[in-house]
Amino acid sequence: MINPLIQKLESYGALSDEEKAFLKRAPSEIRDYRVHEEFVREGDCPGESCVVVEGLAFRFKILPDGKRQILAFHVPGDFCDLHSFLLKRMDHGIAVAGRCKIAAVPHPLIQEITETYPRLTRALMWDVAIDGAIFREWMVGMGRRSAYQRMAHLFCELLVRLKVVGLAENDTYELLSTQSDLGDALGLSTVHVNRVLQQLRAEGLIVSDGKTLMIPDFEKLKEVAGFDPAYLHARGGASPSS
Amino acid sequence: MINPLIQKLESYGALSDEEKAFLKRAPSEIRDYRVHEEFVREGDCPGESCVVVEGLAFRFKILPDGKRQILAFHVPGDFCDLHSFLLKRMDHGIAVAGRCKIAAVPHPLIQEITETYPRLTRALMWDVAIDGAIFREWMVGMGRRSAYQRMAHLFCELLVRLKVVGLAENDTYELLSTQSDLGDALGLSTVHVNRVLQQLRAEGLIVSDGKTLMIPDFEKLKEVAGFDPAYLHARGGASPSS
DNA sequence: CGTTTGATTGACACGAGTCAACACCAGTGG
DNA sequence: CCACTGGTGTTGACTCGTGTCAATCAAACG
Repeated sequence: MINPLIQKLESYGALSDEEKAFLKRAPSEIRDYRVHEEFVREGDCPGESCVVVEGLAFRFKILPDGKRQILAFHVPGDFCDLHSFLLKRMDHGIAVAGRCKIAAVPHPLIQEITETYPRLTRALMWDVAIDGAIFREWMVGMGRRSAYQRMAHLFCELLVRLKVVGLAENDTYELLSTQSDLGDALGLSTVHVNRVLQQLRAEGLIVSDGKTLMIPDFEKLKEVAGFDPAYLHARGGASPSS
Repeated sequence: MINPLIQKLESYGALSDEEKAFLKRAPSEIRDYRVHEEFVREGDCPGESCVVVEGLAFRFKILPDGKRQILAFHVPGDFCDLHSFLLKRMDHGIAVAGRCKIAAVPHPLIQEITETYPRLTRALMWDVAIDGAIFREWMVGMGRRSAYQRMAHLFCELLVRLKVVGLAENDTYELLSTQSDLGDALGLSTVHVNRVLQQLRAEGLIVSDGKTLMIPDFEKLKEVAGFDPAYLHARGGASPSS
């Protein structure tokens, strides 16, 4: 069950066979959601946390005037709302971009993990910490990087994160989000997203047909983005870490 | 010792006398820093976490091209880097804005808390969760709010946070940060910060002489900022004083 | 007192938003 | 099977919020 999660957690440090076995047989319900379905709403007090199994999910907030800001993307293996285990009331919603399978992990089960499997617990805490690090990096981007750099940076980040769970062979991955989603994530208008995308294509930094994204020269993209993969604590960047 | 911390944690829920006593006699060294001194550096692996006792601190990142982004402000009672207890290597620096007193709490002591005082531990985890919520709110601002709204929002946030620790009587508090700091926090140039500040003053939303900030009509400021204090999980939002 | 740091102002440039079409599917239902 | 439809991507013209550059001022400081 939830193989990408195991894969990712193991990239932080080995888990015992027992821990892996526990994760595999953990009774979590897998749900299938349609395009743009919102499966956790702001204000909810969920009794479970969600792991992305397949597809792409994102957390977001809506402003009074209807504007939307996407706070984070979640690829397979990511816990979307592990913190709802702690802070009951959701202060943002979670929705899927494109089709998506989500595993719902009941909070008591997480409780059991924290009481029984210290190494697994540590891996989960690490994951939360990395989630925070991604937030910080996004904030830097929003405040101080141009639209062009920000988008390049996002593509770099997604590549590294998808590689960890084996979903980006040959520097290529499926980009399941819409241009409007990208805009809401990067703080841009859809029109501008489109133009920046074209610029990136024109300069040969990305190749995309709308569904698939290929990065011909990762080093170069990293350079224009000012991307340093250290904050992801994963392999696949330039610098060895973890 | 570290009274503002106790004050804040108690605002989340009562602590036992024993827990308070423990915090009071906890052997934490208090350090005094000068204006703009950086006391935790990116790349450091500190063996302690820092609590602001007096003044204002902030976490920040520097980009390759020298630009700076401030990720968070920390008022008295805030843990700046509780997460360094978990994730050893700092991916950002921490510095003071204006004069500042900082208490250094050794990690082993935090370990002891988690093993001995469940209610206190829970309060600390809450604090971390709220820290995350503040991050999310900032991100919304950076992506989707105008400079004007963002600044108004920041002033609202600081008012509520400072009230919790008793440092904002009569909707007035000391603004210890420089205009350039504000700019780096809000993703603006200092020039623009200055202009927006003047606009806020002109519209009577704030009164400031450079050191002190007074908010004559909090309700009105909240409205233009689109500020909803719920994310801070503190009292003093809609209702006057704490 | 010079020196420095932070606040303020003005002129100008440019990145990004807005508005408004239009093109291009993939579904859907008749 | 094809005409609708709604969502998405693409384009152009125009506007406007912010950044940049460059002075000037004021206050803190050694």
